[in-house]
Amino acid sequence: MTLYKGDCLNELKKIDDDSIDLVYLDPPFFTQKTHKLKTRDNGREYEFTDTWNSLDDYLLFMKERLLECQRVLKKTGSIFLHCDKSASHHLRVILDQVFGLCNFQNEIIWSYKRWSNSKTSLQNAHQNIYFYSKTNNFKFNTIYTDYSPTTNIDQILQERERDKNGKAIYKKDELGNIITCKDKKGVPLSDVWEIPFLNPKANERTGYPTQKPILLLEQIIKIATDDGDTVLDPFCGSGTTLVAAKILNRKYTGIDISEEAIALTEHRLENPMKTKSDLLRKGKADYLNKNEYETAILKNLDAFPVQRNSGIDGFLKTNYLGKPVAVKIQKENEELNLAINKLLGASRKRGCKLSLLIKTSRDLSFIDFNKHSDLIIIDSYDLIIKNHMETHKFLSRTPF
Amino acid sequence: MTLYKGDCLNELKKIDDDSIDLVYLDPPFFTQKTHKLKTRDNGREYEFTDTWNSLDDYLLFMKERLLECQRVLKKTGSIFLHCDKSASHHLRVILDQVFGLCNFQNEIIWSYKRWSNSKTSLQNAHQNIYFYSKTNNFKFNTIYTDYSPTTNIDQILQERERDKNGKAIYKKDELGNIITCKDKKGVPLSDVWEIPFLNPKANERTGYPTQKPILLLEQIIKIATDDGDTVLDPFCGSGTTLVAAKILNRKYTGIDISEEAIALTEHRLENPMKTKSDLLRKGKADYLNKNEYETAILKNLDAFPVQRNSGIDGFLKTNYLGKPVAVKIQKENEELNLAINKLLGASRKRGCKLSLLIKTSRDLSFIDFNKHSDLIIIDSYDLIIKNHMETHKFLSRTPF
DNA sequence: TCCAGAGATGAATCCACCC
DNA sequence: GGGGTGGATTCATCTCTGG
Repeated sequence: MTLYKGDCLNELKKIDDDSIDLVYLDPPFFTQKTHKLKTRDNGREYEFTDTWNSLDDYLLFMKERLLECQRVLKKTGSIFLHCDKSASHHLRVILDQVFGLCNFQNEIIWSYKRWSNSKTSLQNAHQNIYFYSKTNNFKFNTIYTDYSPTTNIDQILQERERDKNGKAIYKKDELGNIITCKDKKGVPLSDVWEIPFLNPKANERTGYPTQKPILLLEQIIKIATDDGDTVLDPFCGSGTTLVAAKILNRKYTGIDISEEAIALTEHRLENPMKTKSDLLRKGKADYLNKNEYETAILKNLDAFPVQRNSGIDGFLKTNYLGKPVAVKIQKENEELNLAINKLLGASRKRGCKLSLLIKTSRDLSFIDFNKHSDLIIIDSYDLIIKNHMETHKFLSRTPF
Repeated sequence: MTLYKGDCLNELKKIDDDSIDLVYLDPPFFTQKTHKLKTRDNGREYEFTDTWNSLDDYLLFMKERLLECQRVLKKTGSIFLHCDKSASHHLRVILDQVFGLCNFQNEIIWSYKRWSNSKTSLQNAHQNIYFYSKTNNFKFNTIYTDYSPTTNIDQILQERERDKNGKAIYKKDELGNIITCKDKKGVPLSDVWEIPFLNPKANERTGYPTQKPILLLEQIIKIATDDGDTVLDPFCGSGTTLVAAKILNRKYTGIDISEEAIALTEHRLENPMKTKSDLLRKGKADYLNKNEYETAILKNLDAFPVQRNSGIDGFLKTNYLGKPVAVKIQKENEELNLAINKLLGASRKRGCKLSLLIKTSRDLSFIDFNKHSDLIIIDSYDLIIKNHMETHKFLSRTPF
């Protein structure tokens, strides 16, 4: 519950040996840039500089401070160092020196999707977090996650043993019945964390650059500490770590060299605001309103799926006469004429010069094609097959 | 198309300077363990050792070999070094030395889901691939992926401009209509790749430890090379890189110190087999080559694919008159009549009472349907669209 | 040759509007 | 009014252009 304003090298010296359960730090990444950001109401601009004379300067700066972090940690404590590709390899070499190779626990990958841009290499969509403990007897709470939807839950619930060749097989009783095992809590958390990046529109945003999502910090704090333990962030910035610690009922200490950052952190702690990420709450699957059948058709057409429009299911990847080509798949029990009207209505709003309707059901409505030169109706493969089979069955039942 | 047996340090010396477009290497990771694995029939055990006297020994070993890799690369070439957390930081320091910091392009995270029981730390679910180019003028093919389901695609298709306050707004014409923009190809691939770990039961599995999925290698090869370029793998192991190169029509060279690995690679190259786990079949992969186009059609028909039959590509999951229904997709440059004959020949041998041919190209051959009451010919979706677009273009060019 | 400024971009939230 | 729909908004890069 303490905030220190100052260089953490000096401020850390005020903290006792063996007194902290978790250090999380999000230092400058060695990007060689100045990071600036305005609050969304343009009321105020925050910035910090991350430019250095040399890599060695930066590494020396980091090593001095990591040594202090090591000192203040309890024997059961651990440290999570957040960085990115700019200097992650050098930082890990230093961590090996300060904490010892044997205390390296994990390289955590925080992966996210983000607004993108063109680039002649791959889009960056992850940052690295190095997890070291102070000793080999460290506090670790396993977090369980849900089974992935592709896992066969029945299989997980079966007990296993090894056959004479040492291969794992499912255990069976004398009668050959499967033996199910005790209750399972889910899958232990892995070292790749897919957590949404703080969206530019999120209310959680403070206007401080490089702000991290509270959800990320909550996960780290849950892993390494229990209720009432102490969390330290020597580069606290906008104070996300401390807000997460407060929400989770941990004690917290923050240090930052910038007066503005300290003021912002104090303000946030009075008024912790956490974005309820719909994406995370509902899961990605909830946004996918296409079933497997529709997805397969769109894939086959080389079309993008559209998830948020009732008249259009997708767009072809190639334009026609300079305009996108809308695709709609007739829904089960949807009348053909209704489907056409919906599609054409939505297409016209988008200025499409061609639309495709995939017809999936027999429907003998009269369609005036002269009215719709900008529409192609295609019978789905399975409709053609179904029609053929039924015609044929009918014929073979009829005596000639 | 060459395989060398021997230490790659020596074998690389036989390769000319500036002659290779892509080096992928998956060297020992410095795990300090011996890796063993049996083939699925328990018939044979492959192993290799990854134990070293010291880290420095290992790093010297790697540096000597990376220098040779650098030498053989073309000016437009690049290298992908696959490793894991054991020594990734040290390897990247060496890569910085050999290729130069300015030629670092990406840290690719290959993430996968795995069974786990880890109690004292997070389950490892990723490996690292470092992507360096030889110069700053390197070959790079952007791969496009689908938009996120949370993205509103009809919005993405609108052009934008800035208003007098510098705010981005959607562009409209004089009548207030939306202006849509040029073709969109999708979202450029990011540096986090979720590709399923080779399932222990996958057909693709050879029994060689540390075998990588072909899909991973295909992606790397597509990014860094074009048709006919040369791919080199100095630690080729079971030969996955070379198999992927062969499937994608690239030239390839492999080196391995183990006679068994070379023999296995030769065998796999004669018989390139590619399996997709269910996860990928559900549509996370990009559909680019012919093979994948066919997979999409079969999936669309709810048919399962068959391998190695020139007359039949798959069978419907539902029978017709008690007999299976054979499916064939007309190949590129395959004449329609020839395709029909192949399909009917193979179908009759299996006693099918109905066969489907998916027609993918314009072909005006005369077909006597009275002769073939057991055959349905279906125009592929893209053929219908192509026909329509071309007819229309023709019409609009013709003066009335 | 290098720097500044403008333009393009898409994820995911916010929020106005509509029944 | 409140739940759902879909348009509006914002940011962090990267590329391109002009001086």
